Amino acid sequence: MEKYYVTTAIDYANAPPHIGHAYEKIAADIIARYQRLTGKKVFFLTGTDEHGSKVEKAALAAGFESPLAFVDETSSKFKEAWRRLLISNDDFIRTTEERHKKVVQEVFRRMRAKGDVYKGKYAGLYCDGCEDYLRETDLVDGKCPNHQRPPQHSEEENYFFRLTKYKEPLRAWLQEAECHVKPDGRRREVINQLDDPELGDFSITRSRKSLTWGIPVPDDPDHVIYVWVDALTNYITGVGFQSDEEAWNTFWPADLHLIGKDITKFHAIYWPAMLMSADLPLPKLVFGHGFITVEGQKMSKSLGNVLDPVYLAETYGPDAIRYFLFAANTFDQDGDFSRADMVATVNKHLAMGVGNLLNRVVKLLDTHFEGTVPAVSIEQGVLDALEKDTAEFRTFMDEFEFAKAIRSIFEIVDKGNKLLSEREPWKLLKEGKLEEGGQVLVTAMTMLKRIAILLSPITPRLCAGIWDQLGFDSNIESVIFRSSEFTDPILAGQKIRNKGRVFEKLDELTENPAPVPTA
RNA sequence: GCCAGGGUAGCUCAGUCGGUUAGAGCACAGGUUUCAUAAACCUGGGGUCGCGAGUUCAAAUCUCGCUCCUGGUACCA
Repeated sequence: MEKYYVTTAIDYANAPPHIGHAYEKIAADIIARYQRLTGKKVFFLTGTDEHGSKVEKAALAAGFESPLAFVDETSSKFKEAWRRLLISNDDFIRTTEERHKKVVQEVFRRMRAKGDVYKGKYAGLYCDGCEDYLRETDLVDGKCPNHQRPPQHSEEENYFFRLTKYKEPLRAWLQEAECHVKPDGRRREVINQLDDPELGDFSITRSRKSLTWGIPVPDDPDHVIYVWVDALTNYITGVGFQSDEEAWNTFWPADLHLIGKDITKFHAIYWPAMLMSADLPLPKLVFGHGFITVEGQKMSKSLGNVLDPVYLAETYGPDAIRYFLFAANTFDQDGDFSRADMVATVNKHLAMGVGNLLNRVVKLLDTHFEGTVPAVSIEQGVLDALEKDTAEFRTFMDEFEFAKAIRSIFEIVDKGNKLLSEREPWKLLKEGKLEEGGQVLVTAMTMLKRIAILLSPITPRLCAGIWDQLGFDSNIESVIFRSSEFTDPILAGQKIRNKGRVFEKLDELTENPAPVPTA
């Protein structure tokens, strides 16, 4: 059986989740569900990044007795949000877990044994108030914006990773015919960055005095492993590197690292270089997606427009959020989340499009056939069109073009509604033309069956509802493209279950969603 | 500054190797219909394709200049 391993970025646990985090997890979930549909053995990993001085400071500021107690709470908020949004991850990794610590240290050892780690001096601008190094661009009038005083020039001894040694192999990897970084613009950008002679070795540790909340360097506890070696290795910890040989051999290398466009460089340069150094296979694809704005504006605490995914899921239901985010936005570009647009789109597509179609068919079957599917044949032309739309859907899904894939499904929905309008089965049935009227209804049911399957990665709850009303007893999530369940016609005698509206229209809500409390 | 990408209907965008009256969805207007969630179906209006010049029988599509926007630009989750 073919496998598929998809990861998301692990989220930094210094604050609760917002809609931006959710966007990426839903995308990964849609991909995971779709890949399961294609019959692959899927492993889907997400989690939280829990080390670093920012977490430590946030914990103290929030009055926690320890950073660990703080991240316990924060990570549980992420887990809860993903549960509400029907995210089907197979594991949830936390970088503070023991299993991860071992892997990070092992990767460090391997890179060191390879001669790729050396001690050097890290020089930077250190702010005593922040207890951290600042960047030139962080400064306002030469001062730390948080503490209103100039940072000190400071140096410390760090371990460095010999990135420069891997520039050529990285270039070769990035230019392989099988593209490893998408979208293509990002790949070109990364190649440019690699060509920049100023891209040099980078430090992978901090001294214990400037960073305490982290994983110690093996055999040198005065040094703590700094962000990238700690965070990126989650992808191999999560599939059992050094702990579960079977999972590891099955799933690594990753088929897809799904990340925000801002961290493309770290995934397309640092991470593959680290893997080369550790003698591990490289991921097949890194995909940097766009960001989501809220009502046309960048999300920020000061604007008060940071949306809580749990609140949204409770208010509008998970399907509506999932559907709108990916039907209305282009995944590789920035997109927007607006409640008014979501309500309009979801009502039009899910309630009046799919839901109403189901309702029309189910009602007529109930009235004229006592809810039992009559024995009729389906026109070959309709079935051919169904296959054509399905093929189109798959092509777009394979390229992560979700909005276009969804449009392919709605080709079928529109055809279904047109079929009813043109053939007017209610008239045929009143005139006693049961054969002809029944044929129209079963044709529409066949379309609905396909719609439910194809749409299920995007709106799982709605599609389970359609599946149920069509009278299937199986779990829709067990359907795969190759199975007979996928292609079989709906059998005569199947009893439908008319349970009323499968997707209730949403109301326009005018009050502002509760912003995420600041940890 | 440098590098990359982009400016096409009110909005979001398609437009393959340059070739007939520049397309889709949403929104808007009119009509048909009643099985259905006052839903559905049909028809229609609307664009000097950022600005200027050039190449060509022919340019949204190629070249140059200008202008505006976005992203990247040595360790930032």
